[in-house]
Amino acid sequence: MTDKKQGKIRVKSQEKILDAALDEFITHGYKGATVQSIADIAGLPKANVLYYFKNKENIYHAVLEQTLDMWDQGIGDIIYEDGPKRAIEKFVTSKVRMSFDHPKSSKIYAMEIIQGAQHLKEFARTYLRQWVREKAKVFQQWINEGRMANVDPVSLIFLIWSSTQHYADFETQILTIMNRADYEEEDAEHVIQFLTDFILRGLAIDE
Amino acid sequence: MTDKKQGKIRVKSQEKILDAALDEFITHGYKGATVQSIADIAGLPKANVLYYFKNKENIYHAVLEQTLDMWDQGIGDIIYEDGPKRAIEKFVTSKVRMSFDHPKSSKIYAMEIIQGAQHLKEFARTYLRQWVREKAKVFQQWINEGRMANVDPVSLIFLIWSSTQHYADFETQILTIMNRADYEEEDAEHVIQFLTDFILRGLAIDE
DNA sequence: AAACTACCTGTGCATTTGGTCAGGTAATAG
DNA sequence: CTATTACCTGACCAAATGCACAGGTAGTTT
Repeated sequence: MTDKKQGKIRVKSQEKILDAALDEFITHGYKGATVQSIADIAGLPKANVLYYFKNKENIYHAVLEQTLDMWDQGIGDIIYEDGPKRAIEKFVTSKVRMSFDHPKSSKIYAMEIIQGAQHLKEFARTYLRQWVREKAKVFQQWINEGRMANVDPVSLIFLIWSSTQHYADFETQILTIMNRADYEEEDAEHVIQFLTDFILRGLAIDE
Repeated sequence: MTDKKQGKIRVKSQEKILDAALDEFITHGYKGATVQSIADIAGLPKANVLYYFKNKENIYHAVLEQTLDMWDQGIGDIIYEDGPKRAIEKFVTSKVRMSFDHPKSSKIYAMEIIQGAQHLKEFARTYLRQWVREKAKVFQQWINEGRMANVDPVSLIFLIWSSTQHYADFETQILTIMNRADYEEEDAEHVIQFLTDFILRGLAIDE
């Protein structure tokens, strides 16, 4: 009861602000986003937004942090013990699900990278690079054991990333081409099916 | 000689402005870009920029148009007569080359789509949709003739788009991960090799 | 050389922006 | 009930922005 009642409003307001900011930053980029607009979307006075977050950059950092957390959390790992078939299935599935369930996260991330990754240089240099190296090693092991085709593991990782994230980042284009207003449940399943089949075949994995 | 000497300065200046604008729009988005900054990059006074292009939106439209022209021009077609193998090879090759040679074009295009395609809705609705339908039909024919695996042609097109454009849009991330400053000649060739091999295998095309 | 057109740009201005701040109210603790 | 803290916000401001415009210069045509 005494828990932390004090922070209740704080948490609620911050959530509203971050949600609003996510939309604003996606549609207008960092420089184009305005605190006033974020405040309007959140339904709060600008001064209140700046009461919780010292300045615009602060808001942006908070949004990015939230996004990276989600990335971290939602990404199925690639572990040796699973073997190539199961690992690919798990990874592709979780990436596609992420794209359909949280397209906004994928979008700001993509914008950040396209614009030069000013705010993510460090993340990419340390965390990401490490991650790719580790997973590439796992793929290489499977290749050495003759359990999958001999392809460049790093290129393979890029292919999986791009083909799965595409459904989040290019959502607008895909929907327009398919003449639809929104994704539906079955769409994600269809994409998962297509991509896993395709990639497994591309890697000559039957098992 | 009398050709059109009058327009010489005009053309030169406009080129400088559009080049500058491309950079500015990529790094700051439409709203975040400023005419002053474009002028600075182009090495011209702001008033001169606005002499050639009425206003900011005008500049942006010109940049987008230029980009779409390049897209149109640089994209190898997918034609039935080539057969699946040759067609995939040609298409993937030209898409990858575009990504490595003109990453900026791919980038503003990507930004536009991510931000909701406000300025490209019409293009996507008419031109793109048509293009995808036509090409999907060609793939379907090959499938019916048993010349490639029975996959959803539209998903296939998305996979090729995403996996090739990735090298342009996510250039920064890829370079950082590979701990490199720039792409080199051989990189494009390596990617072309990897993707064509992989996709042909994924489509069960040997021939 | 006169007339005409393309090219150029400093100055000005209304508007928008990020951010401060003083002066509050509500909630909680002692 | 009092003191302390968390929460809230209208009003303000300096800086930046998109853009109009007037008053030019350079080049071309006749």
